[in-house]
Amino acid sequence: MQRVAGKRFTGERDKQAVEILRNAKLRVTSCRTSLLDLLLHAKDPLTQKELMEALEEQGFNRVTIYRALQTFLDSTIVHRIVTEDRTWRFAITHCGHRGHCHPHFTCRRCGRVRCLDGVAIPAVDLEGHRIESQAMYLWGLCPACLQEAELAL
Amino acid sequence: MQRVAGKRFTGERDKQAVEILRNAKLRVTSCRTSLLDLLLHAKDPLTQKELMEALEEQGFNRVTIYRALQTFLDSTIVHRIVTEDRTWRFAITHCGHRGHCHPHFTCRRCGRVRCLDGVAIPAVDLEGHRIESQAMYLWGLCPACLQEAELAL
DNA sequence: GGCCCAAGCGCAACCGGGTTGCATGAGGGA
DNA sequence: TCCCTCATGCAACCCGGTTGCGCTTGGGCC
Repeated sequence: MQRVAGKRFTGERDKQAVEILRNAKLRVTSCRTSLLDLLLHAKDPLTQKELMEALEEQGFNRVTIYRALQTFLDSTIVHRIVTEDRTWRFAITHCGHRGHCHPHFTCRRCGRVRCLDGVAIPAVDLEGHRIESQAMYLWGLCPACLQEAELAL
Repeated sequence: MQRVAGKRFTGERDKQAVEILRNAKLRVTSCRTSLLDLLLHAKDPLTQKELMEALEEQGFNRVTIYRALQTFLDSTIVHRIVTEDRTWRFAITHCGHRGHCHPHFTCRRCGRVRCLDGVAIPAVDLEGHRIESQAMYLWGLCPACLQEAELAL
């Protein structure tokens, strides 16, 4: 379709994005592939705002993006975390397990949020309760910011 | 002042609320004491909505409540947690330590959120990062709902 | 390759809670 | 009791999430 030069492609869509959509039995549309591309190539979870801005620039409507994200959540293609700033952040779900299977780290200096895929959340046992899932959030300095902070001394 | 019978008291204000305000060097006003009363007598963290509704019923303005909560946060009289529903919940800070020193439990059946004051958050050590604070959220069934769920079987 | 229809999209408008500016009123030290 | 500062209340704004509806399009079927 390629509405505007350099904006919407169909030819060079990321194979991986298309495959994810096919596996989830979802229609392959340009908005969805662009959204998945963004998420697949992001190192860290992206805020709804960041996604909106990037895709609106490409000519997509914010309602469409919003609905695509809802769809992805329903299919557990992505997971969503809420941080202290009350904004949602989205990331591709890598583990088969749905949702909160790993801690999330927020750097107070650069503000980036990182999925700590390799780290297990220590189990807590709570008298009388049935614990079904756990989430853990960490704050501090990421390696890059820590190094810069030390250099500044 | 006692504007309307049964609404705003000055005479019978909770001593504890007044003491908290005095200690924080904040002015003692009817809105603030009512708000603190509510929080002091709540077993669990209350949502901003719950607080607003209770206090608007008493004739206070939502902006005032909003600003009082901001003030309390600044003075660390209360702490605030964000749950998956992206709503804030407020609770009196009991530990001297500011903020997230204990896990929070959300019951998926009754929806209540509970501060687990007595439970420590297991420390996570993260290669290359400096961890400054941690938070943990648990979901499942609280003792009451667990019992009811078992009875229903 | 073309047809058709359910699903996806875009627009416009709504909604509700957080936030701000400003004029008025109240707390509390002098 | 007075007065200054801070708290309050009102109105309005802002912004992101959400919905309804008519148009468009992906993709299965012929």
